[in-house]
Amino acid sequence: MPEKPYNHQEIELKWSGRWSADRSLYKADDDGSKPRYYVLEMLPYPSGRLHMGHVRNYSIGDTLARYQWMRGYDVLHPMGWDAFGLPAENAAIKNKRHPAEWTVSNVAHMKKQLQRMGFAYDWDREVSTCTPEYYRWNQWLFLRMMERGLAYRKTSLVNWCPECATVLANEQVENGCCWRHETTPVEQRELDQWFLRITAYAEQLLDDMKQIEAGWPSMVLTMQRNWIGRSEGAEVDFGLKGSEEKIRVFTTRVDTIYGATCVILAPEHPVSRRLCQGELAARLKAMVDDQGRKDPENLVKEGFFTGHTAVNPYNGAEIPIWVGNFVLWGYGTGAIMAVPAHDERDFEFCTKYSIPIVPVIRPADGELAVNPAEAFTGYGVMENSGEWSGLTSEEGRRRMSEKAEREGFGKASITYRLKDWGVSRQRYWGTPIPVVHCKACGVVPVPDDQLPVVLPPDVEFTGRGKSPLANLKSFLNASCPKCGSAAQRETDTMDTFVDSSWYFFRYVDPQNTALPFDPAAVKPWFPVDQYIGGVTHAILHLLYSRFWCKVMRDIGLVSVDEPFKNLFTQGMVQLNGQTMSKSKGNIVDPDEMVEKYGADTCRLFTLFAAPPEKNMDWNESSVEGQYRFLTRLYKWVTRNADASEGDGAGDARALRKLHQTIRKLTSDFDNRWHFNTSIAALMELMNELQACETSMSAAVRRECASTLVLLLAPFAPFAAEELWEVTGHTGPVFKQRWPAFDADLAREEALEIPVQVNGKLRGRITAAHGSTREEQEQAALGDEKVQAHIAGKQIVKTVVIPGKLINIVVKG
RNA sequence: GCCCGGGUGGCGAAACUGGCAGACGCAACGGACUUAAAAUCCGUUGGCCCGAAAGGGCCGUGUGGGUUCAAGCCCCACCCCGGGCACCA
Repeated sequence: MPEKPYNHQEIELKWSGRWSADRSLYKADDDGSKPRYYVLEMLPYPSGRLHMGHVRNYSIGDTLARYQWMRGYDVLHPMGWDAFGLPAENAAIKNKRHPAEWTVSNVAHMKKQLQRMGFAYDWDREVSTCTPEYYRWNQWLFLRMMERGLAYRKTSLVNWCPECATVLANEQVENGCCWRHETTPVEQRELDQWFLRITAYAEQLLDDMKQIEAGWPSMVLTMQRNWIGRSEGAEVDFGLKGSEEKIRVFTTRVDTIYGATCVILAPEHPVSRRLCQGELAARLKAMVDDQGRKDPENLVKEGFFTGHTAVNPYNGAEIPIWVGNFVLWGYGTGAIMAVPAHDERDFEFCTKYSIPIVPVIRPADGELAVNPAEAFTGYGVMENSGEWSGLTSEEGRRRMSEKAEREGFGKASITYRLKDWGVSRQRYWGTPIPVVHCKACGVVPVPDDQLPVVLPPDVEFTGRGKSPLANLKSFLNASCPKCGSAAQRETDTMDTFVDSSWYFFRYVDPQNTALPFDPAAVKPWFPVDQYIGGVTHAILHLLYSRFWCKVMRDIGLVSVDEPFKNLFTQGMVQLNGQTMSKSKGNIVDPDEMVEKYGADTCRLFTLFAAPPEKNMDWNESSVEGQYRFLTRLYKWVTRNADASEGDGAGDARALRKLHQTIRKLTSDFDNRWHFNTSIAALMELMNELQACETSMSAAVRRECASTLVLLLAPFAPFAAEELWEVTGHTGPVFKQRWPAFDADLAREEALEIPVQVNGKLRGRITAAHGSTREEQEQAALGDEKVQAHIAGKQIVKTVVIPGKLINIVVKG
């Protein structure tokens, strides 16, 4: 057969046409006849265009999915859209385009791009989170959480732009100012908002890491562990002099409490507001609104005395109460006792404001400091601490919190850095929170049979005032489900992280109208065998998904503790060392490359450029190489699929390389996914096959040709499918059996063993398979070049690693 | 500041368990084909040195030390780059 030119346009057009016509092609059988394998890639936000990060993520996932099909698994490989979110609404404000319309057209375009790449998704399972069919289950699940006390309302601060008179998302705050009013400082306003009680699951989220340790990158688990930030200490009530009121502080070092020289409140603390009247009230508001506090790196510690006095419950000492900008309202109790002698931050603060420094802990092998120049933060022995003096810090911590508990002014306590998840958004483009506010009955859940609470289409987007939903009477006005009297709908919508916290369950049963999904249908597919996505989601999305899974388990919907057995985090695609992002304007669009070289080349290139877990700087100068490789391969296979007889002298050599390549690729897939080396191995095979092309027998040529196509199939599906057909085969190539390697055929004819003298390479010997250590050593000693380096010297030692290396150590 | 990654030719990288550093590809250079160019094919390509050549020697994986017959890989100290966390009491 004469060789054919590689026409990627023609080939990719032909096969994408056939593939999209056959909806059953990438369907999971889901009948239990084969072992199942669930490959999941993080669903994209439909920003409008695919970017290289998506291409990389989905190329990795698709390559794995196709490999697992070839290994005989029943593969579930779905795709969907994280379709709610702020950009759609910003577009609506700026361009007067409805978010729904904007989103739908973006989805349509991106779906075409994905199909153009040849990604093998079961599109019948497509999920788009902005459809009522999907978000109704967000609402349903939210109600279940309310029933369990896991969803609750609490007053909380939000960013507020006085110019727009609207709430701003954190990402709409730029340098402390509004994104649309660059000179208007953002203020903090109090609002009643909805929270999910993720902290109730903090211990489980930590404990269950045991179950996934083997399959997740340890870095991600470490990041989550730090994020949860478990910390053991004590809560203690300080009295407020002249009142019955108490101020509760959290400390990990109750053993230092005799050294407390003031109490410092977070500016947001309700007690701060009560104690700061008149002139102080203005100072307090300024501190609350100060956006500089969100940038802890440059925060200068500041505070002021409230004029009030606190009483230490252990020794009755009276100390001043301050407000400090570095005290976090969101952590612990929002109030601290300052022990400047034993805490660096307190030391800095108290030094600045000339508050006394009282050392009460001495190092186990040292003296108590006098006028210390810095805080001593280590554990040690307690001094000047009344009845506790002489105890170690560890013992003091334990016994002092026992006393607090016994006498009712405190307790041992575990605090988490993790906060409850604020899910309220004062936005339109999200899932409406399904409750109604009734004057008589309070907050009333919308009954299940009235779900979904649908987003009304006819709203106005001004970017001003309250949420667009709050301005729409037809949405706002409702009757109370309990008493029937006039009531108002909740106008907050849910954080979009809710949408992405459980979508991977819905894929299994995407059309279900009675439940989020049928537990029995979901069970055999979980946990997900392989989840793949950007390391940028290491904390929020992956933590929320783990939390949501546990809640759904407690509701009885799922039977696993953890949703993802294995996680792979790909590296970022960067340009000149910078993360690609819209704001930097350095997004690279794959279309141009696909147009010029084809999807196969594009896929090979993204996999070849770097190992998948590493960051990859975008530089397409080597893309030509991938195209050349595919061209050479394509020509070779078409030329040799039906070739004339050679003398067979090259058969062994070709088969050896072929089986070595099968072994290499199989091990890359099963162990470490270094597809860059897999593709390099395919190139080496190609080079070898070209070298012995004329000396191969027809049978071996055919075998090499078709096996090569199978090995290529996971990486370059279009070319592989075309070649599979050209070589006279039928059936989709990715449903063929992955080739098995033959260790005998893969073995080199003879061993070539490097010989070193004093650790420097001096020669090589060849040895037969199965030759003994002694034979190899003798051959090495007899080698001419080696002789030249050991002549006249004394052999101290010979190291022989049979079949690998020989090192002769000489001296003199 | 703390916790992770990483640093190897002109470039992307490889070296899988301490055992031949630089596979594979890009770029570059030389050659073949061509009126010419592109494409393609063949060859060279870490640096320095000796040699007419065949060939040979020395150096070389961020820096400095160490362990070892043997170190890109292990240990100690440090420098640089990337990421995460960061007044979390």
